[in-house]
Amino acid sequence: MNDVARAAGVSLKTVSNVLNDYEFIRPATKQKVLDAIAELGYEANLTARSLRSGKTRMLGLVLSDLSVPYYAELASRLMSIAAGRGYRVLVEQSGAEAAHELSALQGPFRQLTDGLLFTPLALDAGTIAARQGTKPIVMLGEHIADPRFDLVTMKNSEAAASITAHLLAAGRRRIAVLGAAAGDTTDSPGLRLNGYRQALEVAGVEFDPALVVQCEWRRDGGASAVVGLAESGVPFDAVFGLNDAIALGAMHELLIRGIKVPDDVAVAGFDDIDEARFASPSLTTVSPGMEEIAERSIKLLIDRIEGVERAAAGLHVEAGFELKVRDSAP
Amino acid sequence: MNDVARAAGVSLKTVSNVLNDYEFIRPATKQKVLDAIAELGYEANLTARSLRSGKTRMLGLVLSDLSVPYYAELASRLMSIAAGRGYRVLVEQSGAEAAHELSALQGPFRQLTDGLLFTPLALDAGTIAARQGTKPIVMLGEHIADPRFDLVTMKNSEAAASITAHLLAAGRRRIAVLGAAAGDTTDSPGLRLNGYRQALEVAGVEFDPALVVQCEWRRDGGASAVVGLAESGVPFDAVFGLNDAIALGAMHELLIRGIKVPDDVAVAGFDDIDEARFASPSLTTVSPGMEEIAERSIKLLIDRIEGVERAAAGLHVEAGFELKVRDSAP
DNA sequence: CGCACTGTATACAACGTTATAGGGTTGGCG
DNA sequence: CGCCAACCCTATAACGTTGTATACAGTGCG
Repeated sequence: MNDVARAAGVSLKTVSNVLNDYEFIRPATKQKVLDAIAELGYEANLTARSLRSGKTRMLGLVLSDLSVPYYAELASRLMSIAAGRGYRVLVEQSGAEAAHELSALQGPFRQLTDGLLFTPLALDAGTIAARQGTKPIVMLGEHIADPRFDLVTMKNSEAAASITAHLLAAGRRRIAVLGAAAGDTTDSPGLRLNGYRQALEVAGVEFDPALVVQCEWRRDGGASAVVGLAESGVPFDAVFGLNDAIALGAMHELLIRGIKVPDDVAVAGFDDIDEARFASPSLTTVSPGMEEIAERSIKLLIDRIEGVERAAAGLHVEAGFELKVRDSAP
Repeated sequence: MNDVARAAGVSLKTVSNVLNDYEFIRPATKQKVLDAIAELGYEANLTARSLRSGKTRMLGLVLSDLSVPYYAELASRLMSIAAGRGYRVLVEQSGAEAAHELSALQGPFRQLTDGLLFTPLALDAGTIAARQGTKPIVMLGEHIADPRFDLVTMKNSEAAASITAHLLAAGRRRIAVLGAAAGDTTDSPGLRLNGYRQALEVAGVEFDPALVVQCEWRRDGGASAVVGLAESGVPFDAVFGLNDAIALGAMHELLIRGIKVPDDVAVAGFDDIDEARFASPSLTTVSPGMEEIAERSIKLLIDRIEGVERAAAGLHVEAGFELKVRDSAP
């Protein structure tokens, strides 16, 4: 910057002012500076700028594992949208472990970013509230639906109810639910299971706990859940995987066992990942509005960072959902 | 740091020395400093450290799109491995566009990172060589196999030959290849196609250009390639998708058309993405050693950054591959 | 014609760290 | 006893920006 100032015959600060679009600069002066910049191929040093300004123009994204398709697609969208507003996204994988989530919240990672998009899976609201620091945080997902935090989420219950209702409308009465968690009802599995139960109730179909299976939210989780169901001998005519990975794994296992989809058993999922469209048969699922989640969470976070959004923390945003009826459950 | 120095009764630089494991510090002094750090909850400012040292301890990863499963899985592994060596990974999506690749190579992104893992898809070797700057770059993939650059890649030809030989050994003679590109032979499609042709030659089976189909490397590319083949009336008894996405899209389309896999047509892919295992039927494919690629590319890049690897640029590393025989082509 | 004002540019300090050079203490050895 | 290393620590000056305070022109106006 010194060289540029000398070449343009102005002071250091004038160059800085030009770069920062300072209001009161004579066009002639500005042009001289811009010429000098172009001639010398000068580029501002972002590190120095960060040190001085205290801002990095980076957003932190904390999720369990980037190789999970839903997170990968979300991260991709978030990065593109953030880029449009002049921010970069720095991803941190927590492996859903409390220690990692904590270090993302408090450690050096936090320092590097102006704000956090946080998908907590292990930490509870109290712990986060106690260590949230001063920079803005926007929660993603539903594990933490706490009035103290800004939150962007999806209509889990409504969407799950909607797809369950679709299965019921097609005449299915024994709908197995795969991917339930133990006990709680405030996170994704809980909310989606609630939606399922509500839809049953509306339709006047009795809830059977034997149809609720706990499993990991992965393809192999869905597959082994079907193994468990088959071995237990519980009859079922539909499977609702609480996410697409579970549903796809389950469908795979059903087909291997010679069970026809959708003739013998209908299969439905949740998330509408790209893969769902191209499965065989294509997977009926519900799209939770990822594009909208990405857009609104980035907007909210940046507005917080830049002081545009001044409402007290605790804004809750719910994106709309859309039923995707395909061949696995017409 | 000033406060810590005062609390410990030492100079600023001594605190810095403790943090940087400087050799000559009395244990007692070191302990005083560490106590003061713990008491005050001090954390070093990474931005200031970067400004002073010129290092950010971040690695840049340039790829086309993080939502592509192969890249998502690769990025996930790279991040974990880099974390083990004290580095973070900052991802930049190029959309396979030359302008974006160029700005990742030269723009602010470069400044933020100590070195680059670069998957160029649009730029040619000459352009990159002219603008590579001074920081280390390790190329990933095979679009740029140039003696001027360090490169970590997979055995494309050998792996493609191996899976083709597997199809041939199972008695297939009309193996369609999906995902070929126009003309060139130095990038992934070209190398894999070469492997295919070599395997045919070894087996004494004649090469038929009518079986080579160009398409996008996505699921829908594979699906529409099958549509094209079917409409053209060219007979075939196997499909080799040059990546798994193509193969899965193709398999989907085959099944929709009532063509049995593997009875009527065997299907094979390339990449061994997680999804391949759980497709119906599960996809025979070849695993290109992603774990090894991730490990060796990170090691090479960091060794360059830290000056450990002093060989002239142009090291080429090829990871091993492994055939994964599954139900789509037993 | 002088005064207040707006517009434009500057000097200086500061952000929090590390590199450099040098200043004390020791202890060993001739 | 004096000298030289080896060891331990410190003062000062950077790294490249931007915030603050201030200086210097021109205007418009009484």
